[in-house]
Amino acid sequence: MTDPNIPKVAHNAKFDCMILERYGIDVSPVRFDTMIAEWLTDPATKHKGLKDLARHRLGAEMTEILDLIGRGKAQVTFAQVPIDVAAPYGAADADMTLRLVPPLQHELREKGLIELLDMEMKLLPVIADMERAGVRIDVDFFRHMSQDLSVVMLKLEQTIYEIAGETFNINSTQQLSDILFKKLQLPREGLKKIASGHYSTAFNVLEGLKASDTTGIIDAIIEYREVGKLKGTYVDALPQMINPDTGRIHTSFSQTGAITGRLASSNPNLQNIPIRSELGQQLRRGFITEPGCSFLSVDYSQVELRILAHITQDETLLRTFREDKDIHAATAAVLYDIPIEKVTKNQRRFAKTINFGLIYGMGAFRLARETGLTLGEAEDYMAKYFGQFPGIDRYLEETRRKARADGYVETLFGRRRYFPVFKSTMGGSNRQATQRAEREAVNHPIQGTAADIIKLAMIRLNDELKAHYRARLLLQVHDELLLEVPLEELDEVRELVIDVMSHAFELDVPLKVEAETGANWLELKG
DNA sequence: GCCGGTAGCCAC
DNA sequence: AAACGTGGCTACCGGC
Repeated sequence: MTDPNIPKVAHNAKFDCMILERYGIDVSPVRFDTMIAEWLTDPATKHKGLKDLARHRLGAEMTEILDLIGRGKAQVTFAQVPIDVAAPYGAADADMTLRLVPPLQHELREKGLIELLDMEMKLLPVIADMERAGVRIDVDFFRHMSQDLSVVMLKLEQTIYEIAGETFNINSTQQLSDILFKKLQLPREGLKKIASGHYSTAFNVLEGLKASDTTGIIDAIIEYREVGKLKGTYVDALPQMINPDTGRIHTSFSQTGAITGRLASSNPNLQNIPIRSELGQQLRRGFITEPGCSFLSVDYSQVELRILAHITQDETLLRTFREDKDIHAATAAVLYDIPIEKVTKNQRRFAKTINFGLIYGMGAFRLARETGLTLGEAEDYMAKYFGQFPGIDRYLEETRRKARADGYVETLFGRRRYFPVFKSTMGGSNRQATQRAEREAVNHPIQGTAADIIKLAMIRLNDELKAHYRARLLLQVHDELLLEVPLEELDEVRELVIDVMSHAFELDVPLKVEAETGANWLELKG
């Protein structure tokens, strides 16, 4: 719905004004609003880029600063913005926010969300502490890894160019698609073209091409992608993010970044540091502690499935967790009607796919594709699954119904997610959109409750840590807390974290946590 | 050169 | 790629 003629900054301002108007806040008397109105009506808004516009509106004093930014020499800080520009803007911003308090508080009270707000308010300083603490990385390690990966990339490039018979930009999906499907004539039956008109070169497609590829170019491209991703996104990028004052990397956590109530991490995102692939794991060696300290990583075991058990009250699920059984093996046992100790690895893997898939609202179509079953077989297994876990079936049905009827669903803590799509004038005629909304609806209470629980744990934990220890929280990765702990505190703090996390909130099943320690983020041992 | 969309891919 | 949810980052690329 964005107007392409209005720069993003003006959009944000316009959105702010809309919110204020919705709550009956009169924005007319302050210069903030005047300024935004001017920006929106200024003919320059339609024709200039953001920085030109800022120059135009804010005058010559900003030009020098903006030039510095443009050359990568500076970031805007309040100290650099002329006081007569910053003061009215900041004052109006604060004034508007203050005036929003009564109507927002009223709304929260009506919806029973004051306690949730209190939790978020208490979490804020915890997040601030984590951001201030930052994470240490081994710069030499990253530099060496970068050099090693450069060599690998160069070799892969040569291999790919030789097979292709020409040089091209491997990172361009357009060019790569032309090489694979036009020049090398790899089979394209059943492959879908993507929006930009060429054939997709995504991993799944490349994997499917392996069988018909006698040249080895597919393997080389897959490896080139993996190495390139790692190098570009992490190995080369992270050392540049080190704060010269602290020598550490300080991420930003957004408390409102994820619609389910999860945190989001950015600049850099430290919630998606690789761990699954062999090469990705090596990267984690580069995350280190101060001398005399250790990492302590504590994560919730199967927290979303435990929450599912609690919410659905499904007898089988409840019993499995109360008896501390392996949930995926137990699921397989039920699914195949065999004793749990007879479950094979493949049967367990299959059950795991279903268990995780259902949290996200997976259907038989996807299950078939993931597991190689026919659609009919996948449907049979889904039916068997829901037959064996009737509580889950009821939950999915009831949650979809609630989303339609009430227009929202909520977590155990009352955190809501709204689904305006069910209210739209389209009247549910948009099948794809409503089905997506249904999947989002069944996922929200589970993912959101997990987010709520770990937030509670973080608040309690940080209070204890600040009162009694030098150990500090560094990162939250959705179901994991990473701490940096002086060695002499390690045993005590480990017990504290385990205790706080596992008792953060009482469910009808135990909250199990697993603690590991180590000198880097890879070699963590229980 | 900036901006935003797209493709692809990293995590939980 | 996809009828599996929540995010963020990089590279490319076309528009201005």
